[in-house]
Amino acid sequence: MATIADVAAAAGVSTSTVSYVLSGRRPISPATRARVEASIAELGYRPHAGARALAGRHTNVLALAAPLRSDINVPVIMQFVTSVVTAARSYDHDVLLLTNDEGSAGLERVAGSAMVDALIVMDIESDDARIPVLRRLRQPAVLIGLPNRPGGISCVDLDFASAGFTAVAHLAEHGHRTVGLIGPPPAVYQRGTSYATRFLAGFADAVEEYGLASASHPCEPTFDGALACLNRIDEELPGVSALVVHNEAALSPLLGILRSSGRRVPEDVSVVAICPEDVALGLPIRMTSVDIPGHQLGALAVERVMSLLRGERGAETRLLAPSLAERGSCADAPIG
Amino acid sequence: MATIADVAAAAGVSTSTVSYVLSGRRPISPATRARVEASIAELGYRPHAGARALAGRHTNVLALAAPLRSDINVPVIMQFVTSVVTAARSYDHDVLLLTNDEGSAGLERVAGSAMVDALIVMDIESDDARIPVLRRLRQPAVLIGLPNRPGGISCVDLDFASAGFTAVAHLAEHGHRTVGLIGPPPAVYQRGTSYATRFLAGFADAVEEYGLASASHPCEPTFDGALACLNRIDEELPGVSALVVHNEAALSPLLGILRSSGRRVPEDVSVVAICPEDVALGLPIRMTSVDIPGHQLGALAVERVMSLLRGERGAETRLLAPSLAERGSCADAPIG
DNA sequence: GAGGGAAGTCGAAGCGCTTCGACCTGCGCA
DNA sequence: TGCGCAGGTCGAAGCGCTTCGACTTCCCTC
Repeated sequence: MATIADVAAAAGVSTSTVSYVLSGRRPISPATRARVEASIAELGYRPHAGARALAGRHTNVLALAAPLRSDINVPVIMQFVTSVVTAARSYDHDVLLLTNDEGSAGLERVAGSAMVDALIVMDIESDDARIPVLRRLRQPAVLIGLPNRPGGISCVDLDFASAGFTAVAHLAEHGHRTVGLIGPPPAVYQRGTSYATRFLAGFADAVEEYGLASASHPCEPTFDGALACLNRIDEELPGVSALVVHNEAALSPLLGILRSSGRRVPEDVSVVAICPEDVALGLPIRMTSVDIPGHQLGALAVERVMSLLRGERGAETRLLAPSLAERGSCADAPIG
Repeated sequence: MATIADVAAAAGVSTSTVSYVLSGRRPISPATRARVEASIAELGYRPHAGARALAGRHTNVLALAAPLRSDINVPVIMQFVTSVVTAARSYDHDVLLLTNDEGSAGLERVAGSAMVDALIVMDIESDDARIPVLRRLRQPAVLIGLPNRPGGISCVDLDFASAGFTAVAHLAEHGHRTVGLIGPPPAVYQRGTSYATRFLAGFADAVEEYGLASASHPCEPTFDGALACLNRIDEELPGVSALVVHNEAALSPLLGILRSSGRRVPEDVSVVAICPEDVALGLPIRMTSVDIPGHQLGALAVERVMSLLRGERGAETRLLAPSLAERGSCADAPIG
């Protein structure tokens, strides 16, 4: 492989000149620049990443710690990962993928050995053990999610509390007096993943604010899970006229169950989903939904990382306001 | 951050000795080793990855080029990614994630700049433009998928032709004489992604072998897509008694459609799905399926890479035999 | 016409690691 | 007694890049 010395020799300049052509950190005459660039192209030269990292003290690589369980939430996670990689590339960075299974160890490893310049961590729990670790690393970090005590680390997330509130408010404004919440799988609550709790809190706030009756349950992401969850809600809230579904995988089974039991959406029961837009659009009916803007959040996290890398300080946390898209799965509550 | 020189000083040895303790490439006395290891622990020393890459000529990083579209096939892709990362870690390697959007450029970039030791490429098209590129790289590569002309590059995949055959054979052995195939989305065929074609070929072979009547169509991964596809099959093959579904996303809508049109599975129509096991198990009914062993394939690809890295030559391609799990969604064909 | 500064280039000193050759010691064997 | 050899350790030479200081021109300004 060609080295910078080969390029320098071919162009008849010193290696430092080649380096400055590449980095633009010092003025270079057009003539020299042209010769150097020609040699680079001719030799197919690419700077050695390791050498660069060693001398330049940065790698242009980001670490992304993602929950690579294949069981739940797959589409949202995929959106995050995709958008982080894409956004990172637009800043000329690459992405090293870590699984959350490795926990703190993975973060310490890649940061400690200077493999990455910064870290993005997904699937944050309320009291996430990785936060103290992140804080003592020398690399900047951004969380996708919101722990109880970010302690100086930037966070980026959907405002799930507000999303919960919005969903219920929409239903209440349609005159519904009872609302059931089909929540994420129990495992999500058990891990203390904060978005579930925050959503629930916003949901409860709105229920109180509007003086509604409610029932909420976690839901396994299978047909049987959806069935069981719906049954419990029906039991606790006979004649329930509105449903909020914060569980992508349960969405499709749920609609099947409603249809086959003769309950029409939205005539008999109104439904609001919390899910990525494309999931909502793939459903058998036009589904009113509060978007989980995975693409936007991933890109935002990368932008935040880049500004930290640029040296801008401060741990801004941004919670995106939810936006509810009406698609017709909510109707006015039946009178009486 | 502590360097190897700090560790050496603390342990009262030379840096080369520390290096040999770490690499095990030369004998070290137990006493020295102990002192060095103590210093390492005390200083929290971690070798600098860049320096290592520069001096040692390898990075312990693998590139994984994955199709990060969030639209289709999400669960399978997630399985691949997860298992590649996990397997790589078990060999003390990390994974740099590339999107297929970058195409050959991404591969050339990370290989050319020596960021990675080897590459794993997913979502291979029959005549994939990346193959010649891969061939001229100095790093070993493994394909997850099967192009027409691998040209000396190792491949790993499910034997989709055989999977297609198996599915039809199973149905034929239940006495079915007509079989419809609900295929992947049109985009998959258009890209020339080889698994779709291979599956179709195996399907056709079996149809001929058993003398069946068949109809097959691509299918958009939405409710409407599934409906349209099923309608076309019904039209072309009135009274069709068996369905093969090679489209995860269409599975759940399809079952809903069948149920609400009063067709029972398996009494009125037998169904075989081609999908990962956990997708099959999450369905409303117990679904007989041919497994897409994502986890196994990812791990296999990594093993192959590792053996190439070890210097073993030869471009073995492994097509895993499909395994059909009977779960009761196929019954004997109605008589007459 | 002298002095100052910007533009453009070079040389050399690292960055932190691996590895090669050399060296020293102590042991077994002829 | 002397020699060879294995075990154990060190020093130094890179690996390919960035960056700092220094140097040379050339142009402006006073």
